Amino acid sequence: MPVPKGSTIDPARTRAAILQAATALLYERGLDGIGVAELCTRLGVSKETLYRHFGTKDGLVEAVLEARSDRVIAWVEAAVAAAGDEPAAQLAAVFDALQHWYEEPAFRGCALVNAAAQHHVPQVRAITARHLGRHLTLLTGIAERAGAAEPGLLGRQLLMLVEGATVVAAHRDTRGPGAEARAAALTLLAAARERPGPDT
Amino acid sequence: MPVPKGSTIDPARTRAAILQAATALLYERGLDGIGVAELCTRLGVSKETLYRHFGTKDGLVEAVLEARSDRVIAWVEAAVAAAGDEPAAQLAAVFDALQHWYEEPAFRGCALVNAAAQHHVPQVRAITARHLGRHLTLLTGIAERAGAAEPGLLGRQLLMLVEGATVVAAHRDTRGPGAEARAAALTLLAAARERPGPDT
DNA sequence: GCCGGATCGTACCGATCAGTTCGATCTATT
DNA sequence: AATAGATCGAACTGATCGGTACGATCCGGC
Repeated sequence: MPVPKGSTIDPARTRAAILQAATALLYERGLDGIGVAELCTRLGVSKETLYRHFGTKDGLVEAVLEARSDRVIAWVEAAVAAAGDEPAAQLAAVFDALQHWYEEPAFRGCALVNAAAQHHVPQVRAITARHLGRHLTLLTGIAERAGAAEPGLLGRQLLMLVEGATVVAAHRDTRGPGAEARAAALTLLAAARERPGPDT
Repeated sequence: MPVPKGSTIDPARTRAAILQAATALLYERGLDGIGVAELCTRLGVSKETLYRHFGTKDGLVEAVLEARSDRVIAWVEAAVAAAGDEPAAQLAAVFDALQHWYEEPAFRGCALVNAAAQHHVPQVRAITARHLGRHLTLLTGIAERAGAAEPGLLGRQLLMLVEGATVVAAHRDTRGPGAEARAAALTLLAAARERPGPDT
């Protein structure tokens, strides 16, 4: 967990190590649930180093959230890519991936949505909004390839299912939501296919 | 907004007035976004009074969230009751009510879900879980009356749509989610009706 | 008209927080 | 070996936080 100390002094590597370790701690404890001092001791890093790399605690938070958004989107894209060419299978793969996430012991809901609920700094809210936008693009792409009548609409509805399943998994039950949301998503997809768009 | 001062000294009334004013402020600023001192000045109440009624800040937070959950559930139940006997109309009414909520200027997402994302006190999380449970009971009731094949499953899927629409409305777009989630919900309801359960 | 409880306003306490500073130490480069 | 930059560890600052204490004030019941 702590930043490797004996290794080559490489600012970029130090920064990356801080980012990775801070991501887990801020997710587990909440953005305001852990102070910079404890954060540094748990990271094995001095305050001066942290502040030289990130300027302020908010700067660290923003960097953590940006990196997390990148990782999440790449992870979902990988799940889609591994599901073959069939759009329905790709959609199912998204929810199967979510279900695996829900069952991780450290699962605490969507870090981006949680952060926006805690922190009122507009930049944090902007990062969350952008994250949802990237997620929406991904889902809308599936809807388009599936020949949905209104892929934009279906994409937004699928996004609601994704976020709703995550909320329910975080606060009620971590076992069911993935599969149940997947079934709902496939139902919506099938219904949207039955009424093809004007140019299909 | 401030607690009426010239009126009869009535502890219960004072408590209720604090509760109502604190609900709005804690929702707007976040549970940790406003301190007890500012809270008291904005409420027009002394710290001693607040602490005599609620013991600790966490006590106030819990009371606020409990009261909010009660109000929200009663408000949704009223929307359902006003929609007549047809389950599909009742379901549509739920999302229409949500849409009105999303368009309120003060809308900031579900206060209960936000609170659970901020505060790590287990009691707060318990209140949120109970709130989602009450919401689920309500939606499952509609699913049962509609003759859904698996009303429990449909209820949970509808809950995901409700929470997902709220998240999307809070972070991306306050205009669309209500109607779009309603359309998705009605599609799911229709699909669940086409495959009636074994004893229907 | 007096008394008891509710309330107010303010001052105060200890803890914690984000952020700064500085001398000591470590490492890579030359 | 010497230099320069990265890092450490620890002390420090000023602000804010939740919570407490206390005298003054206000009100309803007797």
